[in-house]
Amino acid sequence: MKVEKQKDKIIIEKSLDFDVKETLECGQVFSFIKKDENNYIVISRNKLAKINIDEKYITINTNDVDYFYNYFDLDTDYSKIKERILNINSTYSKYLKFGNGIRILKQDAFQTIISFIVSANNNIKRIKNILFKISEKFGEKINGEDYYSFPNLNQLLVATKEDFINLGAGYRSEYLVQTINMLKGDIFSVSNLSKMNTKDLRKTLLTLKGVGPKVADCILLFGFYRTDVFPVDTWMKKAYYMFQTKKMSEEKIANYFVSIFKDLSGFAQQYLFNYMINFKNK
DNA sequence: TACCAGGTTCCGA
DNA sequence: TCGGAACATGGT
Repeated sequence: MKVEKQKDKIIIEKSLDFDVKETLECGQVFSFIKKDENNYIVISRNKLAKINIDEKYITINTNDVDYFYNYFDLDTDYSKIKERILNINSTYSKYLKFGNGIRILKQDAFQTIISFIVSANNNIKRIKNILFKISEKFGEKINGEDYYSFPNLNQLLVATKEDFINLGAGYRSEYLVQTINMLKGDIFSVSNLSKMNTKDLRKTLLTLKGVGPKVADCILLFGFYRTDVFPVDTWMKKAYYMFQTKKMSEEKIANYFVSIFKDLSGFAQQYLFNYMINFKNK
């Protein structure tokens, strides 16, 4: 994949390795706006990227070139990852072929934690809406434009349960308030969390309110780039039972997939998820 | 009108 | 440990 960094933009030659629509709309991220098929706005922390797609190039316009270069994982060769995954397991390989161009985004850990607590038992449209309202109320305008930053920990520490209820978070409001307060602690400093191995980090994340196994795995994958996890939701359960008859708990299904895909589990999960929601039963 | 949405918590067995 | 009800809210 040909990538060129300039002062205020990243220019990427279109290829099978990067599909903006698939990457943004596969449910790993919520704080983005689709202007039309060829124009997206992405907000991460207090940073903004305007993405334009034309015949030949994907252009990421931003003041934070290095940040979004890392965010879109542009140093990683996804064609190699895909090739490795397809050679692991013949049962699943024909379904993993779908989802070309999906990249795992290296998102902000705090934003990911809040986002996926909101995501529980919720639909994507509503998740996005709630998160945008949280940004509008507690974030700040970016570059004086009409887009709001995702609030940081300090900005959300003042938020009350009533605030979140008013923004539509429902019964998750209490979880949000409790979790935000827990995140103040030294244990949850990003520098401390980043040192942990995946197992310990998962255990730590599970102590947060509103964070169960599935949300923890999403945080690990999208917020900490731990690709040796396999988030199991209703779709992944369906995928599992397409091939297996033995009834298993969601935790065990996750372990089952990780035992197959190992450090590529997160990528495999995204490809399989993409197949399930886009092609299965259609 | 009921059911569902990228589930978690809480409780009883 | 395991299974099941309850949990806000808006879309369909």
